[in-house]
Amino acid sequence: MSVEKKVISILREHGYKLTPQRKAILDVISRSRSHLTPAEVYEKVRRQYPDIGLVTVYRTLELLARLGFICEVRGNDNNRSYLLRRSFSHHHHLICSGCNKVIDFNECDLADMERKITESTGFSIESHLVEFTGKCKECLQGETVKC
Amino acid sequence: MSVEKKVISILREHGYKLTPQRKAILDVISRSRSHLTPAEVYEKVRRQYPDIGLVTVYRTLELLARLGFICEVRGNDNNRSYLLRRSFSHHHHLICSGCNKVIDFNECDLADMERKITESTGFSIESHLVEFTGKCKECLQGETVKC
DNA sequence: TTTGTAAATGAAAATGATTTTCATTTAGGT
DNA sequence: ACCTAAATGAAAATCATTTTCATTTACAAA
Repeated sequence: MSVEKKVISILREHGYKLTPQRKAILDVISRSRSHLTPAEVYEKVRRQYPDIGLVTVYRTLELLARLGFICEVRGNDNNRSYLLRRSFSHHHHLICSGCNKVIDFNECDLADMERKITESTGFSIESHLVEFTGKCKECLQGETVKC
Repeated sequence: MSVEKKVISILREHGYKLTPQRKAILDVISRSRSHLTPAEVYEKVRRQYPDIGLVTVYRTLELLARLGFICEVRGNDNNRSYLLRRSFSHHHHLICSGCNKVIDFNECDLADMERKITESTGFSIESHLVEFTGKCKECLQGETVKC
């Protein structure tokens, strides 16, 4: 079943309505391979649905994130962006300090760390976030050039 | 040398002036064991320096963070907070989803992960951030009670 | 197919944290 | 004591996000 179909059926399941606006937003997100800010989603969606409101974009992104279909990333300068969770897999981010590109990666073995933390603090850990910041290949070459 | 003295000498070194406002802000932060938002710092500083402006608090926090004396944390709901970096040590955060308390921890062995990522993506990694979210001991008991 | 209704939408206004501007003050070297 | 760049505070500007509310719409039930 395509991601799109799955979202549609889950929306229904939870009693949410399937509106053309939601379809359009979903379409934009699932076509994109990169993280998109609400403003970027808005701009792209308007090409196919010019009368949509920015508010609806915010509300829909919030809904899709809540249902687990997209993944929210909070960047450094108070900006958030969203990415389709392909395969619902657990992933983390690699952020380029040169061009702000965000790359996902899956390697993450924190079981040991989690165990130690639980032992020493009594925390029951629900989730974790790992972010590496550095310079991507492109930015490493031509350091002064924007990529 | 006390943290306070060190900050003062480094401020001077970089050509920044030592103002009573900066002293007061520094004093508040170094007395606190927990992360403080700019608004919280402002409120506390006003007790000892009632005429200080919120703008000055923002500017000073930005400066202290830039010089590496305090550590900035971006929380979930668009809020940032700052903590004195005792001993300038590398540390990460443990965030309670019940009461939003933030605890620091030092365990972190990511060398292996970093190596793998560099190999597969060509990224030159500059820093990393690890955050665990979960429920603290207090919130685990009396789940419904705010702690 | 029509109808009823809760959910969804969009416009505008509100919010709220952060930043900018700018005239005034001040720290600290001379 | 004086000078000057740096720092300050008040007010206004920004800007992303949220709230409000009147209107519209999806869709389940008749």
